[in-house]
Amino acid sequence: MRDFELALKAAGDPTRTRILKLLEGGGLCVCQVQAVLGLAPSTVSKHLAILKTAGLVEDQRDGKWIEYALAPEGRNPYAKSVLAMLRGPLDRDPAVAADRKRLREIKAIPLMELCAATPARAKAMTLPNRNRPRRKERPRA
Amino acid sequence: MRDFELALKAAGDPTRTRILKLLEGGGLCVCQVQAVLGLAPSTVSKHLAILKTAGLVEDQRDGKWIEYALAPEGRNPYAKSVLAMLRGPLDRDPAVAADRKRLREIKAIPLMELCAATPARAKAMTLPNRNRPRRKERPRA
DNA sequence: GCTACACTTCGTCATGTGGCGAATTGACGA
DNA sequence: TCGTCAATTCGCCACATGACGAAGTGTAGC
Repeated sequence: MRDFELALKAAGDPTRTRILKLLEGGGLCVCQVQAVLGLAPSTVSKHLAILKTAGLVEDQRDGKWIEYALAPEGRNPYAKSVLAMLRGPLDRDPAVAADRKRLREIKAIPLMELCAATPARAKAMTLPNRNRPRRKERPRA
Repeated sequence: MRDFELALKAAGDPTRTRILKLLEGGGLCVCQVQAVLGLAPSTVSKHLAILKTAGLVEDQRDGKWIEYALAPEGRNPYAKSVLAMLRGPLDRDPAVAADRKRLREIKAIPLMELCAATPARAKAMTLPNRNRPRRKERPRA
């Protein structure tokens, strides 16, 4: 029951459905997924963790990047069925099509440049350093 | 995307998974489902409404009772796949097995007695009519 | 009509979930 | 060894969800 619940809850969230559809084209690193979705890194990371816990995706470290890929033969016996369902009418979904288009653009950018830019766009590639908020020291409870 | 999300969210809740497994044995009225699950009538009704909205089940009025049944060919294109997934390893789930056992006991009780369990009034409990409301003719369209 | 009752809807509460920014972790390169 | 940076974890907030009891709805039978 637990595997079933995890798989369906993981895939049933629209954002995670979009992620799974992106991964159909092959493994992606977190910053690529983030660039397509336009969400905060922490949010994307959490979604990927949920998908991984559910056994729908697997991660693999590759240098400083971590690549996520579908796991149809993973430890969750329902993964295959759930991932198969994604290949139905969803391919005609406008949001999915838009994400795919955006992914093609993203993939054309080398990772070095892409990940230096924040989610919204790859606009400030020219900026050597963005005004990143300094971490201030804070007492820990 | 919406159909996919609705179907997976509906089936992904453990209580609703149990309901779907119960319905695999054929249509049931709300009070029977309630008797097996041991939840408040309003709670069961809400779960059934969610399953119906998702297109996984259909309801049909039968006198004062309303029978719910699986809808694998309903308006949700994912219903068939989701309901098919239920017939996998879930059949070996202890909770599912316990529900099935309890359902057998419940089905042995005439609806008149079963549904009158909660109220203190036991006056009409002895009416020997309408033992089982299984698929009978449909008087109303 | 009226009552009985199976079921649904409403109101409320506790918990779960998705989002973000800040801080932490871990691998690479100087 | 130290800084950099992709990724994760943490803390917080807004909102969704599941549970219940109470009140409402609709049908059968008197």
